[in-house]
Amino acid sequence: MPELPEVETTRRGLAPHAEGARVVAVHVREFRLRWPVPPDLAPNLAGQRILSLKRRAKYLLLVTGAGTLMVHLGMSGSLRVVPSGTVPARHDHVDLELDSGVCLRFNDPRRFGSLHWLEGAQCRHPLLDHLGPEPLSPGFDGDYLYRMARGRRSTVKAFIMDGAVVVGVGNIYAAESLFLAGIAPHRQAGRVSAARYRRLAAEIRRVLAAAIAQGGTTLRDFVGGDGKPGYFAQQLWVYGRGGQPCKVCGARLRERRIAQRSSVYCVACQH
DNA sequence: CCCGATTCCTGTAGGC
DNA sequence: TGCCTACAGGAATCGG
Repeated sequence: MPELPEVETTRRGLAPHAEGARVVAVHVREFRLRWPVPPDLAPNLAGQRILSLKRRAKYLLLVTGAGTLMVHLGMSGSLRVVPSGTVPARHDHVDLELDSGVCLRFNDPRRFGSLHWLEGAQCRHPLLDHLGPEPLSPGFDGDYLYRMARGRRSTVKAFIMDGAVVVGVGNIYAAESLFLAGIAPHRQAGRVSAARYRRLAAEIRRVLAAAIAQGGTTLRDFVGGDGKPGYFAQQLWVYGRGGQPCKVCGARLRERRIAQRSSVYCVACQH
């Protein structure tokens, strides 16, 4: 499922095809996504040149002279390059035909993804207004996490998955970074020390960077902009490994639900 | 403000 | 083999 590394992988794969190209046609076959596709998306976007392809949190931003197309991949979405004229398959909901002879194709079986049109030069949208810092930016560190956690009684796992605290950390990378930092996911956020938050911030950055370097994590269906899967899944320490032995100490990994999400951790390595 | 529960959706896996 | 159910999850929204 696309978290920050998968969205960044998609951005990097698409950028060489998208940046500088002109959108010659927009085909919307399914308007019912997480939010309805804007009815005037096609007339707004058609004819525009893509100036840059950016990312904020898990959103892709296709910046044009007239406005910006904002895309969220939800949990099963992908945006990839296919040759123009490729026959659409099931769940291929939106196509952007480019003048370079390729098509940017949005596919999303579960339709948790969304497309938004941001009018004009401003890259602002209500969904972007209350997002926390990028985890790979200088503004994100252990001291920041420690300050934000003051008085928080929810679990540290829910805390780092909260987009108002830090963006891009979903269930996979939350589980992995908490394991690497030696912190039990169910611990109260307000009861984690500053020193341990410094370790956690470092592990979040490290695991995200490593996953990006591997092209993201493909569990079932994630593919990047070039249609290829990511290879980070083979490096997962705990996610999806409930009941199996810890790769560090051999203890049986425990699985339980925390913040409505399945959470795997090592009772021996995480406290 | 903070937090937990609910909600959207479909493919897949497990049970019988 | 086939049907049924449970489960997966990003994140907005709502109720307490």
